Amino acid sequence: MSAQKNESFRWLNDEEQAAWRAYLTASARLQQQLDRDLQQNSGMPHAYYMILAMLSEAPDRGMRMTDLAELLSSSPSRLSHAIRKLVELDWIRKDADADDGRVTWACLTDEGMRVLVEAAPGHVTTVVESLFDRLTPTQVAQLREISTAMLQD
Amino acid sequence: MSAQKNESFRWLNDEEQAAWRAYLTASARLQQQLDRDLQQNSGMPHAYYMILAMLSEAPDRGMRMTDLAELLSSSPSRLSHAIRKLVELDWIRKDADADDGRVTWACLTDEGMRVLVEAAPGHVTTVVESLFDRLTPTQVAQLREISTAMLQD
DNA sequence: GCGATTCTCTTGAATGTTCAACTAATTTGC
DNA sequence: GCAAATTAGTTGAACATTCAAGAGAATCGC
Repeated sequence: MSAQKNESFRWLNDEEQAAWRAYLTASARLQQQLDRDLQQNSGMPHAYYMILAMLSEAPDRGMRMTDLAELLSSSPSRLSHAIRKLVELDWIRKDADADDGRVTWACLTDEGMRVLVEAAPGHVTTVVESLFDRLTPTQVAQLREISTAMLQD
Repeated sequence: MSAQKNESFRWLNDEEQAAWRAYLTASARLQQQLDRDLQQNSGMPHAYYMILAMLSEAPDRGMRMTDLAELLSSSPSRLSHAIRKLVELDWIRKDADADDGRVTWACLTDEGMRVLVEAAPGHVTTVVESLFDRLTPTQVAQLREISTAMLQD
């Protein structure tokens, strides 16, 4: 209040307000759906699935921790804790870098790949049913553009 | 993979794949921005801000727990834990319902209202800068329609 | 070369969320 | 009326994430 009294201050207009409410609800529901579904069917949260998925597409199924964190929009700490758990499960292996002693590589194990391959169809079905089956192709393109715009800078 | 071999199975096409990646990154970044910002400036996560915000708009600044949970897309348990913390902070008070002994009302205290009013301008600024300043009015309308479509059923 | 800085990653504590189990109150079916 | 089912909310344990602090390795500046 005090900060807003004496400064010109941009509030949300009605259209923005409606969009914001709808977005918050929709994204919260989708996130919960993804997490619940993966937890039930594959015993891991969505964040862990994404780690496996990103590694599976990387050369030799391995990435440097920092690059992986950046790709996943994860903090280094969050990734470090997650990788520790995934190593315990034998889904991921940590390798030292040959050139740079600071760098650790996270690598998908065969077991991790197996788990991912088993989890993927159910997960994708959830994504399709919760999101893409509800949108027109035009809306899918719009969603990509909007999301890209949000990532400017 | 194996599960997908013998069943007709809808995967994501290229456009959906691109939209999905962009959406995941954008929504994760936005959520982190909102949480970090509110934690820094007001000492609470976004979920707690939303509790205060929803109550502030309700008649007499109070809602039944179940209704509040539904409005926030929160589990009863999550809301219960959160309200306990907010009661400790004296930002919220819990009242018994006169007619139904199962029902609890969560009510915003004057102190809670004060905190919300102080937090709001900074928070809205974050929302505007992170989201609405990056979208055209057309995209704002599209975002609302897409979010609404995601909530069908 | 070598101290200061930066970079990469980890750690432990504090916090928030989920899940399953539970209590208590109300409503339903008969 | 009353047992069974439903509804509202809580609890504690397990788990995930954040945050601040820090360790170790490479790089920068001079």
